[in-house]
Amino acid sequence: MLSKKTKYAFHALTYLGQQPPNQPILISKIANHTKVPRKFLESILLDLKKAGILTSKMGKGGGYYLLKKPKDVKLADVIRMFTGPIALLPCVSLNYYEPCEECVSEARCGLNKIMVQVRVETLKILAKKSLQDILKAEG
Amino acid sequence: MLSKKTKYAFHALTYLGQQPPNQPILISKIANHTKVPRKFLESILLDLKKAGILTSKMGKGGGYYLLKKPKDVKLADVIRMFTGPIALLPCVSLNYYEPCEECVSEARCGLNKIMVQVRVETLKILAKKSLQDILKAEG
DNA sequence: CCTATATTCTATTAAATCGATAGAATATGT
DNA sequence: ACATATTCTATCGATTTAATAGAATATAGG
Repeated sequence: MLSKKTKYAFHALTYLGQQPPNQPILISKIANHTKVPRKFLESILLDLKKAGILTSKMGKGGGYYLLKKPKDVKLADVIRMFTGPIALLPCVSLNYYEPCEECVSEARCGLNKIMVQVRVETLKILAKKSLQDILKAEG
Repeated sequence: MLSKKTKYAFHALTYLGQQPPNQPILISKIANHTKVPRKFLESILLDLKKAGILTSKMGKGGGYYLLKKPKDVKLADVIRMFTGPIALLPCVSLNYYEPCEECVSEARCGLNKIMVQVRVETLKILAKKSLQDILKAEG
Protein backbone atom coordinates (compact mmCIF):
# COMPACT_ATOMS: atom_id res chain seq x y z
CA MET A 1 0.00 0.00 0.00
CA LEU A 2 1.04 3.56 -0.60
CA SER A 3 1.87 5.59 2.50
CA LYS A 4 -0.42 8.41 3.53
CA LYS A 5 2.34 10.78 2.66
CA THR A 6 2.18 9.59 -0.93
CA LYS A 7 -1.56 10.01 -1.12
CA TYR A 8 -1.28 13.45 0.45
CA ALA A 9 1.35 14.37 -2.10
CA PHE A 10 -0.99 13.44 -4.93
CA HIS A 11 -3.81 15.44 -3.39
CA ALA A 12 -1.60 18.50 -3.10
CA LEU A 13 -0.26 18.12 -6.62
CA THR A 14 -3.74 17.70 -8.01
CA TYR A 15 -4.94 20.81 -6.24
CA LEU A 16 -1.96 22.84 -7.44
CA GLY A 17 -2.50 21.51 -10.95
CA GLN A 18 -5.97 23.01 -10.90
CA GLN A 19 -4.69 26.49 -10.08
CA PRO A 20 -3.54 29.12 -12.57
CA PRO A 21 0.14 28.49 -13.39
CA ASN A 22 3.05 30.30 -11.72
CA GLN A 23 0.91 31.73 -8.99
CA PRO A 24 2.03 30.93 -5.43
CA ILE A 25 -0.58 29.20 -3.26
CA LEU A 26 -0.38 29.32 0.54
CA ILE A 27 0.43 26.09 2.35
CA SER A 28 -2.56 26.71 4.58
CA LYS A 29 -4.82 27.05 1.57
CA ILE A 30 -3.57 23.76 0.18
CA ALA A 31 -4.01 22.18 3.61
CA ASN A 32 -7.58 23.39 3.85
CA HIS A 33 -8.60 22.11 0.47
CA THR A 34 -6.83 18.76 0.67
CA LYS A 35 -7.52 18.14 4.37
CA VAL A 36 -3.87 17.24 4.93
CA PRO A 37 -2.50 18.24 8.38
CA ARG A 38 -0.78 21.58 7.84
CA LYS A 39 2.61 20.78 9.36
CA PHE A 40 2.75 17.38 7.74
CA LEU A 41 1.97 18.97 4.41
CA GLU A 42 4.88 21.38 4.82
CA SER A 43 7.45 18.60 4.69
CA ILE A 44 5.72 16.97 1.76
CA LEU A 45 5.75 20.18 -0.26
CA LEU A 46 9.38 20.75 0.62
CA ASP A 47 10.29 17.29 -0.66
CA LEU A 48 8.39 17.93 -3.87
CA LYS A 49 10.31 21.15 -4.26
CA LYS A 50 13.66 19.43 -3.69
CA ALA A 51 12.66 16.94 -6.36
CA GLY A 52 12.12 19.80 -8.78
CA ILE A 53 8.41 19.20 -9.15
CA LEU A 54 7.27 22.27 -7.27
CA THR A 55 8.86 25.59 -6.52
CA SER A 56 8.05 28.21 -3.93
CA LYS A 57 8.26 31.83 -2.99
CA MET A 58 8.96 32.94 0.57
CA GLY A 59 7.54 35.84 2.46
CA LYS A 60 4.42 37.85 1.82
CA GLY A 61 2.57 36.80 -1.30
CA GLY A 62 4.53 33.54 -1.20
CA GLY A 63 3.47 29.94 -1.49
CA TYR A 64 3.95 26.86 -3.64
CA TYR A 65 3.26 26.26 -7.30
CA LEU A 66 4.05 23.73 -9.99
CA LEU A 67 7.43 23.90 -11.68
CA LYS A 68 7.19 20.82 -13.88
CA LYS A 69 4.41 20.39 -16.38
CA PRO A 70 1.72 17.99 -15.18
CA LYS A 71 2.52 15.56 -17.98
CA ASP A 72 6.10 15.29 -16.73
CA VAL A 73 5.16 14.35 -13.18
CA LYS A 74 4.91 10.57 -13.47
CA LEU A 75 3.07 8.67 -10.76
CA ALA A 76 6.01 6.33 -10.36
CA ASP A 77 8.28 9.23 -9.41
CA VAL A 78 6.02 10.43 -6.64
CA ILE A 79 5.45 6.93 -5.31
CA ARG A 80 9.15 6.14 -5.21
CA MET A 81 9.80 9.43 -3.43
CA PHE A 82 7.33 8.88 -0.61
CA THR A 83 6.59 5.17 -0.41
CA GLY A 84 9.74 3.63 -1.79
CA PRO A 85 10.09 0.65 -4.12
CA ILE A 86 7.31 -0.20 -6.52
CA ALA A 87 8.42 -3.79 -6.88
CA LEU A 88 7.06 -6.38 -4.47
CA LEU A 89 10.46 -7.86 -3.65
CA PRO A 90 13.88 -6.21 -3.29
CA CYS A 91 15.35 -8.71 -5.76
CA VAL A 92 13.09 -7.49 -8.58
CA SER A 93 13.38 -3.76 -7.88
CA LEU A 94 14.93 -1.53 -10.51
CA ASN A 95 15.69 1.41 -8.22
CA TYR A 96 16.16 -0.32 -4.87
CA TYR A 97 17.62 -3.68 -5.87
CA GLU A 98 18.95 -6.00 -3.20
CA PRO A 99 19.67 -9.70 -3.52
CA CYS A 100 18.01 -12.18 -1.17
CA GLU A 101 20.56 -13.57 1.28
CA GLU A 102 18.92 -16.95 1.38
CA CYS A 103 18.58 -17.19 -2.39
CA VAL A 104 20.93 -19.61 -4.12
CA SER A 105 20.22 -18.61 -7.71
CA GLU A 106 18.08 -15.67 -8.65
CA ALA A 107 17.79 -16.91 -12.20
CA ARG A 108 16.21 -20.10 -10.94
CA CYS A 109 13.90 -18.57 -8.36
CA GLY A 110 10.30 -19.18 -9.38
CA LEU A 111 8.96 -16.44 -7.16
CA ASN A 112 11.40 -13.93 -8.61
CA LYS A 113 10.19 -14.61 -12.16
CA ILE A 114 6.58 -13.94 -11.29
CA MET A 115 7.37 -10.80 -9.32
CA VAL A 116 9.30 -9.44 -12.26
CA GLN A 117 6.15 -9.83 -14.34
CA VAL A 118 4.15 -7.94 -11.74
CA ARG A 119 6.68 -5.13 -11.68
CA VAL A 120 6.67 -4.88 -15.47
CA GLU A 121 2.89 -4.63 -15.67
CA THR A 122 2.69 -2.18 -12.78
CA LEU A 123 5.31 0.11 -14.26
CA LYS A 124 3.61 0.02 -17.65
CA ILE A 125 0.93 2.06 -15.92
CA LEU A 126 2.73 4.04 -13.23
CA ALA A 127 5.66 5.17 -15.35
CA LYS A 128 3.39 6.39 -18.11
CA LYS A 129 0.53 7.95 -16.22
CA SER A 130 1.14 11.43 -14.94
CA LEU A 131 -0.45 14.22 -12.97
CA GLN A 132 -1.98 15.30 -16.25
CA ASP A 133 -3.97 12.08 -16.41
CA ILE A 134 -5.27 12.65 -12.91
CA LEU A 135 -6.30 16.18 -13.75
CA LYS A 136 -7.96 15.10 -16.98
CA ALA A 137 -9.95 12.38 -15.20
CA GLU A 138 -11.25 14.87 -12.66
CA GLY A 139 -12.10 17.37 -15.40
CA MET B 1 6.77 -4.50 -0.77
CA LEU B 2 5.89 -7.93 0.55
CA SER B 3 6.70 -8.55 4.21
CA LYS B 4 9.46 -11.00 5.07
CA LYS B 5 6.80 -13.23 6.51
CA THR B 6 5.25 -13.50 3.06
CA LYS B 7 8.54 -14.32 1.40
CA TYR B 8 9.29 -16.87 4.11
CA ALA B 9 5.87 -18.43 3.56
CA PHE B 10 6.62 -18.85 -0.13
CA HIS B 11 10.00 -20.40 0.63
CA ALA B 12 8.42 -22.87 3.02
CA LEU B 13 5.62 -23.72 0.62
CA THR B 14 8.08 -24.20 -2.22
CA TYR B 15 10.19 -26.52 -0.14
CA LEU B 16 7.18 -28.53 0.98
CA GLY B 17 5.98 -28.71 -2.60
CA GLN B 18 9.23 -30.40 -3.54
CA GLN B 19 8.76 -33.18 -0.97
CA PRO B 20 6.86 -36.43 -1.48
CA PRO B 21 3.16 -35.78 -0.74
CA ASN B 22 1.46 -36.53 2.58
CA GLN B 23 4.69 -37.00 4.41
CA PRO B 24 5.21 -34.81 7.50
CA ILE B 25 8.35 -32.67 7.45
CA LEU B 26 9.87 -31.34 10.66
CA ILE B 27 9.68 -27.58 11.24
CA SER B 28 13.38 -27.61 11.97
CA LYS B 29 14.10 -29.30 8.66
CA ILE B 30 12.08 -26.67 6.83
CA ALA B 31 13.86 -23.95 8.80
CA ASN B 32 17.27 -25.34 7.89
CA HIS B 33 16.55 -25.54 4.20
CA THR B 34 14.79 -22.20 3.86
CA LYS B 35 16.98 -20.29 6.35
CA VAL B 36 13.91 -18.91 8.06
CA PRO B 37 14.30 -18.39 11.85
CA ARG B 38 12.81 -21.48 13.45
CA LYS B 39 10.40 -19.78 15.87
CA PHE B 40 9.26 -17.29 13.29
CA LEU B 41 8.61 -20.11 10.86
CA GLU B 42 6.42 -21.87 13.42
CA SER B 43 3.84 -19.11 13.38
CA ILE B 44 3.92 -18.91 9.60
CA LEU B 45 3.26 -22.61 9.22
CA LEU B 46 0.47 -22.44 11.76
CA ASP B 47 -1.19 -19.65 9.81
CA LEU B 48 -0.89 -21.65 6.61
CA LYS B 49 -2.49 -24.57 8.38
CA LYS B 50 -5.37 -22.47 9.66
CA ALA B 51 -5.89 -21.29 6.10
CA GLY B 52 -6.23 -24.89 4.98
CA ILE B 53 -3.14 -24.83 2.80
CA LEU B 54 -1.00 -27.05 5.00
CA THR B 55 -1.81 -29.65 7.58
CA SER B 56 0.28 -31.18 10.32
CA LYS B 57 0.81 -34.12 12.55
CA MET B 58 1.85 -33.72 16.17
CA GLY B 59 4.22 -35.84 18.19
CA LYS B 60 6.89 -38.25 17.06
CA GLY B 61 7.06 -38.60 13.30
CA GLY B 62 5.08 -35.40 13.01
CA GLY B 63 5.57 -32.29 10.95
CA TYR B 64 3.94 -30.23 8.23
CA TYR B 65 2.88 -31.11 4.73
CA LEU B 66 0.74 -29.74 1.93
CA LEU B 67 -3.00 -30.19 2.11
CA LYS B 68 -4.01 -28.22 -0.96
CA LYS B 69 -2.70 -29.05 -4.39
CA PRO B 70 0.04 -26.66 -5.52
CA LYS B 71 -2.13 -25.39 -8.37
CA ASP B 72 -4.79 -24.34 -5.87
CA VAL B 73 -2.45 -22.21 -3.76
CA LYS B 74 -2.69 -18.85 -5.53
CA LEU B 75 -0.01 -16.27 -4.86
CA ALA B 76 -2.67 -13.66 -4.10
CA ASP B 77 -4.01 -15.78 -1.23
CA VAL B 78 -0.64 -16.06 0.46
CA ILE B 79 0.15 -12.38 -0.02
CA ARG B 80 -3.19 -11.26 1.40
CA MET B 81 -2.66 -13.55 4.38
CA PHE B 82 0.76 -12.23 5.36
CA THR B 83 1.17 -8.80 3.81
CA GLY B 84 -2.38 -7.60 3.53
CA PRO B 85 -4.02 -5.73 0.67
CA ILE B 86 -2.67 -6.12 -2.85
CA ALA B 87 -4.18 -2.82 -3.98
CA LEU B 88 -2.10 0.34 -3.57
CA LEU B 89 -4.93 2.31 -1.95
CA PRO B 90 -7.65 1.23 0.49
CA CYS B 91 -10.27 2.75 -1.81
CA VAL B 92 -9.41 0.36 -4.65
CA SER B 93 -9.01 -2.79 -2.57
CA LEU B 94 -11.37 -5.70 -3.20
CA ASN B 95 -10.75 -7.47 0.09
CA TYR B 96 -9.83 -4.58 2.39
CA TYR B 97 -11.89 -1.73 0.98
CA GLU B 98 -12.11 1.54 2.90
CA PRO B 99 -13.26 4.90 1.59
CA CYS B 100 -10.96 7.93 1.83
CA GLU B 101 -12.28 10.38 4.42
CA GLU B 102 -11.08 13.37 2.46
CA CYS B 103 -12.50 12.13 -0.83
CA VAL B 104 -15.60 13.90 -2.09
CA SER B 105 -16.46 11.58 -4.93
CA GLU B 106 -14.68 8.31 -5.54
CA ALA B 107 -16.14 8.10 -9.03
CA ARG B 108 -14.47 11.38 -9.92
CA CYS B 109 -11.11 10.73 -8.26
CA GLY B 110 -8.41 10.58 -10.93
CA LEU B 111 -5.96 8.77 -8.69
CA ASN B 112 -8.53 6.14 -7.83
CA LYS B 113 -9.11 5.34 -11.50
CA ILE B 114 -5.44 4.71 -12.17
CA MET B 115 -4.97 2.63 -9.04
CA VAL B 116 -7.88 0.45 -10.07
CA GLN B 117 -6.03 -0.26 -13.30
CA VAL B 118 -2.91 -1.22 -11.38
CA ARG B 119 -4.88 -3.56 -9.16
CA VAL B 120 -6.54 -5.20 -12.14
CA GLU B 121 -3.24 -5.85 -13.90
CA THR B 122 -1.55 -7.06 -10.73
CA LEU B 123 -4.33 -9.47 -9.92
CA LYS B 124 -4.34 -10.82 -13.45
CA ILE B 125 -1.01 -12.31 -12.49
CA LEU B 126 -1.22 -12.95 -8.77
CA ALA B 127 -4.68 -14.50 -8.74
CA LYS B 128 -3.78 -16.89 -11.54
CA LYS B 129 -0.25 -17.90 -10.70
CA SER B 130 0.08 -20.57 -8.07
CA LEU B 131 2.62 -22.56 -6.12
CA GLN B 132 2.63 -24.93 -9.06
CA ASP B 133 4.04 -22.22 -11.30
CA ILE B 134 6.82 -21.55 -8.81
CA LEU B 135 7.66 -25.24 -8.60
CA LYS B 136 7.61 -25.61 -12.37
CA ALA B 137 9.94 -22.63 -12.84
CA GLU B 138 12.45 -24.09 -10.41
CA GLY B 139 12.12 -27.58 -11.91
C1' DC C 1 14.37 49.98 8.00
C1' DC C 2 10.51 47.89 10.20
C1' DT C 3 6.84 44.74 10.30
C1' DA C 4 3.79 41.25 8.94
C1' DT C 5 3.81 37.24 6.38
C1' DA C 6 5.47 32.83 4.69
C1' DT C 7 8.52 29.29 3.86
C1' DT C 8 12.38 26.54 5.75
C1' DC C 9 14.94 24.02 9.15
C1' DT C 10 15.63 21.22 13.38
C1' DA C 11 13.81 18.31 16.79
C1' DT C 12 10.84 15.57 19.07
C1' DT C 13 7.02 12.47 19.87
C1' DA C 14 3.22 9.01 19.82
C1' DA C 15 1.51 5.05 17.74
C1' DA C 16 1.68 1.26 14.84
C1' DT C 17 3.97 -2.45 12.51
C1' DC C 18 7.58 -5.84 11.72
C1' DG C 19 10.60 -9.33 12.81
C1' DA C 20 11.98 -12.29 16.18
C1' DT C 21 12.25 -14.97 20.63
C1' DA C 22 11.03 -17.60 25.02
C1' DG C 23 8.65 -20.85 27.46
C1' DA C 24 4.68 -23.48 28.79
C1' DA C 25 0.90 -26.52 27.17
C1' DT C 26 -0.77 -30.19 24.44
C1' DA C 27 -0.73 -34.18 21.48
C1' DT C 28 1.30 -38.63 19.65
C1' DG C 29 4.13 -42.74 18.64
C1' DT C 30 6.79 -46.45 20.76
C1' DA D 1 6.07 -43.35 30.86
C1' DC D 2 9.00 -40.97 27.81
C1' DA D 3 10.79 -38.65 23.98
C1' DT D 4 9.33 -35.93 20.29
C1' DA D 5 6.79 -32.28 17.92
C1' DT D 6 3.36 -29.12 17.23
C1' DT D 7 0.52 -25.48 19.40
C1' DC D 8 -0.46 -21.59 22.32
C1' DT D 9 0.53 -17.30 24.89
C1' DA D 10 3.30 -13.47 25.69
C1' DT D 11 6.54 -10.37 25.13
C1' DC D 12 10.24 -7.54 23.16
C1' DG D 13 13.25 -4.48 20.46
C1' DA D 14 13.79 -1.97 16.35
C1' DT D 15 12.03 0.47 12.74
C1' DT D 16 8.77 3.14 10.31
C1' DT D 17 4.90 6.14 9.96
C1' DA D 18 2.26 10.09 10.95
C1' DA D 19 2.10 14.19 13.17
C1' DT D 20 3.50 18.36 15.98
C1' DA D 21 6.24 22.37 17.95
C1' DG D 22 9.11 26.07 17.64
C1' DA D 23 12.95 28.69 15.98
C1' DA D 24 15.31 30.55 11.83
C1' DT D 25 15.21 32.72 7.46
C1' DA D 26 13.49 35.25 3.52
C1' DT D 27 10.47 38.78 1.22
C1' DA D 28 6.93 42.36 0.12
C1' DG D 29 5.28 46.74 1.25
C1' DG D 30 4.89 50.83 3.83
